[in-house]
Amino acid sequence: MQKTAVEKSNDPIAAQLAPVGRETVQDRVYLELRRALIGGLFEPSQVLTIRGLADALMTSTMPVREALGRLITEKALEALPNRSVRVPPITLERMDDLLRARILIEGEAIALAATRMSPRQVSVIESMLGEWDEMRALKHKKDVDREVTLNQSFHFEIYRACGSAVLIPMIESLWLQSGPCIRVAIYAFSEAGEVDTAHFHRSIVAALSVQDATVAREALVADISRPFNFLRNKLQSEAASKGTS
Amino acid sequence: MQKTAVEKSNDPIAAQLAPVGRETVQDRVYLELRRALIGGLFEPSQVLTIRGLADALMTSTMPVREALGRLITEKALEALPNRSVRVPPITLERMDDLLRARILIEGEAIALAATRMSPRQVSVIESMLGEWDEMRALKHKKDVDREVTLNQSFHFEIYRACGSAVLIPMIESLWLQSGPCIRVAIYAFSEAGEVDTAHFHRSIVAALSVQDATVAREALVADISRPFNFLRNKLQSEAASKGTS
DNA sequence: ATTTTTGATTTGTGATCACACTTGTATTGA
DNA sequence: TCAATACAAGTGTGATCACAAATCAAAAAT
Repeated sequence: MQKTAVEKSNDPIAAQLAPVGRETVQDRVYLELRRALIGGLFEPSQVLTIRGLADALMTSTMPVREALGRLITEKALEALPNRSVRVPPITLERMDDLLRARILIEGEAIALAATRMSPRQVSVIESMLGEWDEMRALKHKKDVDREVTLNQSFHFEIYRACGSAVLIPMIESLWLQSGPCIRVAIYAFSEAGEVDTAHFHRSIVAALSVQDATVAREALVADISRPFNFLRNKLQSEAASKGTS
Repeated sequence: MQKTAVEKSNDPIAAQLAPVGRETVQDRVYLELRRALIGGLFEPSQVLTIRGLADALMTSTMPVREALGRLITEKALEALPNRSVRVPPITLERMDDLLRARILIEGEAIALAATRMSPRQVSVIESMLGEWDEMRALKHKKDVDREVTLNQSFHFEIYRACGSAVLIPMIESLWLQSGPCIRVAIYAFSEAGEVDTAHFHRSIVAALSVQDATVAREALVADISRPFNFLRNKLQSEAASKGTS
């Protein structure tokens, strides 16, 4: 990035790309890894090396190690006693643990949001439903990435309306932790002829538009429980078939 | 730390102090800062510099910057646009936000713990009450540090029994964030002739010993709300008197 | 006297190096 | 043939340096 002092003057293009936004390399790496984690691009139990990521992200090891450290403290990654770091493996206990925490905290967030959202804000959320239908219309190629991204935008647009600077980062941390599980579940959905996700989102919007916190919470719980329950069944049946073989 | 290769052989003392525990300097710095934050040793709005902390902790800047990055992601510290980092200032909104989150999550944790704790575990908690009384007996010098530490041990001994690897780190993060507020409140308590904290803890233990999750949750809420309410009143009266002057 | 400008100091960020430790493989021994 | 040892490649950690940006102080101009 910063090799010589000369670059400063002879690199107007880079200056144009980042004219005022003081984005550090460390933050870029952190956000990149975060996105990959939430999207489930890394598979559970996969080990990550500092130098490997540094090469892949075209920087030195320095920003990567700081980003990894931050992700470890949010439990998005796991530090092994060997000092190597991996994405945490999926276990049934951990899944239930994560789901319970998400129901608790995201449920509270949407209940708060339901009482605080203006009709203007609700309409913004509602318009995102249309995007979802669009995507489902041309579903020949199952665009899992876009599905994950859209789902994330939908939920966090709501959570942001709860107005809690404490709850939102916690929810982000929970999504970070459950990202790998979710991706596995969504793949399984696609194979198993998936239920209409938009239906659940419509129920949420309906509850929000009449400011019904209780119903909104219930609808949200149903929505976020779905992939977990699906994955739990899948893992249990796999374990059962393995036990009999 | 690691100057020459010779140190390895000619430093048996250090080897004895850390015979097998592979403690890195980074972790030491992180835990040190964490302890200071929860204990409220830094005052709100105080800015921290990497080199300053590195000198104080007798290491290079490297472990400090990583520790600071980790604390920033848990919202225990705040990154200013200047790239300097400070402990977040206290505002009424933030206090209410923190208290609500703590009631939600710690309440859930103790409710879980109430149903899962063995009588053995309850007796361990109960014995900590005795320590508390001891300390209060010889209270000529108000040992705020010990008070904070003891309170922390009491609560986390309970939370650990909830058995959730997801909730506990979140609670730690919340304590980290509310640490500075609490310290201010405890000082105020000492000045204002403090209420008996042990009384609240006894109520909690009583509820736990009969495995009553609801009562335990209520008792806990009363306990953790106290310093927040006290501090809120203090800040509001200060603001009022400033408005009239 | 107030404002502006300039220069020096401080501070965060990224890169690189040195070292300890782990891991995996090949070589040597029985 | 198999086990144990030794060697080599790889990896995380800490220290140090270079640089840019911010901060602060003093000097200059209005």
